[in-house]
Amino acid sequence: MMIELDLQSEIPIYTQLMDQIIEGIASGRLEPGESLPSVRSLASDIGINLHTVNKAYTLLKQEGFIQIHRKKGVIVVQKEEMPQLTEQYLAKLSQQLRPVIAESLCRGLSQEQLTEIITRLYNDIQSQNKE
Amino acid sequence: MMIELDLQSEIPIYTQLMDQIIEGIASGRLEPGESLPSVRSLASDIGINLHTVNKAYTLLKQEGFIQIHRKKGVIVVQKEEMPQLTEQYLAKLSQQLRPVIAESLCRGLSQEQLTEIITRLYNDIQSQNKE
DNA sequence: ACATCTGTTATATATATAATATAACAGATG
DNA sequence: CATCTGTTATATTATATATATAACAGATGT
Repeated sequence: MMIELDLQSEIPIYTQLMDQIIEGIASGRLEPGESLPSVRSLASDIGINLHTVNKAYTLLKQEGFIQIHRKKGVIVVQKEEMPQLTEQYLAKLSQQLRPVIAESLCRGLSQEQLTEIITRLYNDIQSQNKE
Repeated sequence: MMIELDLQSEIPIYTQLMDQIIEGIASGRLEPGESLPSVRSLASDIGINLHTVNKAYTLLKQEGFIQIHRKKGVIVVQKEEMPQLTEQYLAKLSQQLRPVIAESLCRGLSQEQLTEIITRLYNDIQSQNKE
């Protein structure tokens, strides 16, 4: 999978990495059971340190999106093992969205406009092709 | 306005302050033209440093939500002066929402469920009473 | 067997951010 | 004229980010 980083962004590299892998899974570009590159090869490919990749992988493992086996290496979890819609997650989701929505409200974005943006993003992510 | 901070949160205090003031404006608890406490009194009230409040105020001023006059002090901008729906802001909004939506998609949240959550938050924020 | 690749762990360093502390300045207030 | 205001400067502490180098133990391929 193609990884694009902005090294000048205020968003940490390991966060950008996590975001892109999660979006890869969401879009289907990364399928359940699919292998991810080793920490060393991915770090080398995109020109960053091994530990930065390792941090992203470790957090993705903690959140349940990937598994790391001695034998199989780093793989995307199976569909049945994918993180679920827990109460805890829904609370986190609302907490993440709240300030974003508040600002858009201040700027006069209507509920319909906001819903349209969300819908467009949802479909954009879902309909991405491979590569 | 009541300010509630979580000093143990990984979200910086100045960010929590900004978020709460913006949500105050979005809800109408803070009206255009209304005064905000001085950096020293607010810092003293909530038990944090003056510079932390000052950082939040300075950033809110830069983004256009408040004004700081020698005479009037710190006030919420008038409705006509409120930050607008610029292309730049809409791009930032999509960038903020994208990874959040991607994760919810991985966890099996439907577009309808997501829209419902957004709508609930939008209305929650809008319908908050004073105090 | 042996070299190689794997995730993992440990240390160290440099840089940036966050938060606090203390001090001072200049404009405005009463 | 004392007091409060935002603002600026400087310093310190703690934490987060990213890198660098090294080592360990399990697994792989020849």
